[in-house]
Amino acid sequence: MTDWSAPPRPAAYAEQALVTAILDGTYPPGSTLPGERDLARKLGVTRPTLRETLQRLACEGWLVIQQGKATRVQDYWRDGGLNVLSAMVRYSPQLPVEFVPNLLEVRLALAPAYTHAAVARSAGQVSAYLTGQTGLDDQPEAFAAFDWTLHHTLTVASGNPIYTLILNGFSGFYEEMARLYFEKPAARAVSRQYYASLQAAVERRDAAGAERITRAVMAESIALWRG
Amino acid sequence: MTDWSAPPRPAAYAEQALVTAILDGTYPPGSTLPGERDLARKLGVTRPTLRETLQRLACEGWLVIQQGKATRVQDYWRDGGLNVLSAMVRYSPQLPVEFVPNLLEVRLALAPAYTHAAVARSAGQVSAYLTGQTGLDDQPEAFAAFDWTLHHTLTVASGNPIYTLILNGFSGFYEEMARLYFEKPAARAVSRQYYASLQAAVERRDAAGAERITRAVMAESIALWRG
DNA sequence: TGGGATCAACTGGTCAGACCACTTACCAGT
DNA sequence: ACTGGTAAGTGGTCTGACCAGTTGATCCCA
Repeated sequence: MTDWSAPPRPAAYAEQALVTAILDGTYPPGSTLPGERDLARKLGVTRPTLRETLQRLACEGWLVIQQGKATRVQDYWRDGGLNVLSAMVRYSPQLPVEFVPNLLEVRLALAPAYTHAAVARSAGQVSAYLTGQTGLDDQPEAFAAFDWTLHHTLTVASGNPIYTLILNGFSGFYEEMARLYFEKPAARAVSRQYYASLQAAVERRDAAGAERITRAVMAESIALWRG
Repeated sequence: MTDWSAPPRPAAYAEQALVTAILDGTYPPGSTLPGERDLARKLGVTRPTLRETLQRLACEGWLVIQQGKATRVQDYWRDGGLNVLSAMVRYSPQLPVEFVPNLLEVRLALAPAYTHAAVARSAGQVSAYLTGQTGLDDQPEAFAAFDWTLHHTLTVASGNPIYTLILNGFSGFYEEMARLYFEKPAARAVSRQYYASLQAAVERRDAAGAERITRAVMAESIALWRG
């Protein structure tokens, strides 16, 4: 349950309250929000503050704001942007059980592609990062951080910034999810071996091999999470 | 093509001016923006208006705002979100030549996956949409619109909302790019045949086949664009 | 002299209430 | 029945004041 008692900064509170209200059905998708003046009074913040929050939520895909018309709640699953995920993780007490598998499925589709490109184009950069795996602690946190940065490095090295921009949409909760995943020693073992064989492939400048290895491990991680 | 003659709304102007200034190196990534009071005066808008704009830009990944510290321009290619793409298309006079190929490459990685899932999970939904292809005009605009909605339908039908959220990050300029692409009659011919064979695969409930067909066509589209 | 507390001057964050601009629907005149 | 104006509701912008973190220079004391 969210902490309603301690009103943090007004803007943060307003955002939390609005997203929560949208998620719990108080303002379901398709419905329209009260006018800004009413809403501000109801939330206990002033209109300028409320508006800053509304602007943010609109740009994340929760709302559609249009002068003259009432602000409408959007069907975020259908029309929202990637940011709704972060907000949902922040404010939703219970995530859909399929959340992580869905995330892993998308990663399975993307990671092999950008890994291939990264090795083909900037093997040195990738190799340099992978060298750091030797000092990797056998802790969930360490693995989560290493894994996140690895993927970030790979997308940057791929030369296709769109991969990076997509990945950044997961920043904030990727590590959190990864920490849960890496609590299983088996998961850490699998990844440690993955990092090693990936590095080997990188040293050989074997982009196709790196892609194959990555695809296999991404697929295995789904099974590991489910198991 | 933006309408420069009509004085834009202050907020819209401020956004355009700021993004442009960031893109053209006036405020390069890593640098810090002037204080809000100065900046507002410089842009000819008031502070509340400026702040709404800053909040939007921050949530898109252009800026990092922190109380007490000066607002910093972020390395948007490295740390930005998918929204930077839309903003870039809106405000950048000249897109990187690799922009469309990069987009197509990401599509090549994703489309086969969500097409497979869509056919496996909601073939009826996909089939219903594909039926509309019979009345498809041989016009770039018609193909662009049909193609966008097809992919949107597929991601929704896949049952994995993350695909949809990613795709929505491309909304706005996907159709614009597609219109250019579909100006070549050859591209329209390829896609028309793709739609037909995809529908056939869907009717057979052949998810693997649909995935294979999709992958082939996505790859071909990259060659077609380059050629 | 060194180190720690304090203060001042930044920065962004919030408040208050007024007025502008767009959209809509209602209503009077044709 | 249609057309045009009008009023009420919405979001958009302005004003200027004050609150709250951050930082670094300053000053006092050991």
